[in-house]
Amino acid sequence: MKPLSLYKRLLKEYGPQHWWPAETQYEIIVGAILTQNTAWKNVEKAVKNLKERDLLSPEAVSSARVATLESCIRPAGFFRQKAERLKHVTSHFLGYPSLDAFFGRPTSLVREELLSWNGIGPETADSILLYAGGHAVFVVDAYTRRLCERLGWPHGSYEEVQSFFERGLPRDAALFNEFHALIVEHAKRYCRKNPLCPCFIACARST
DNA sequence: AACCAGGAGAGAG
DNA sequence: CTCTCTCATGGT
Repeated sequence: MKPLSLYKRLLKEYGPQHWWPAETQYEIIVGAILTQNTAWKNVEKAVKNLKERDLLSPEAVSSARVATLESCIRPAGFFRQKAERLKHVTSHFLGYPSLDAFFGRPTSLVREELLSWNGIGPETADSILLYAGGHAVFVVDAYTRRLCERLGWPHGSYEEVQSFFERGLPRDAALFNEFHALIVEHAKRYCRKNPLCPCFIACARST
């Protein structure tokens, strides 16, 4: 069983996921921070609150009071940290002429810069790179690790898992986009309550 | 009523 | 470097 085979199996099982569920680049960035260790359902409520107050642009978030941001994103949990992180990250983005200018540089350079910002770790950086910036990086999350363990694949450090997938797949942002979304969809349906999902069994058997 | 959710950072050893 | 703790709300 190899990464590409798993991808094909998941795509056939669930179909295209159309990620990231957001209307703008900046909304993706906001969502990536809000979803840290938080159920997406709660993020949707927070984003809805921000949208109702017209707080989904860098300028609006930058000029909004922290207390206002906090009250909007409370449903997403860790609201004090996340309000601070939104402010901090947004201020960095505002140092560039545009988001396209920010992302329009070599992947490794943009990634290192994102990682240097407080509140952005490996997964959030890669989510932003892939889903907001269109860079071909493979996003590793808790679901990905759990799947790797069950398949007997490398499941150590973030970089180890990431390079395993990136070495076993064509360097294609659209594929990485779909693959990560499929892993999340798969995990939501089966991997917590229902560990013996049909897809996993099929994947494990077909080696 | 514990446990988990599309993590990250700070501190200890 | 690798643990461990904290941050916090909402659903099962």
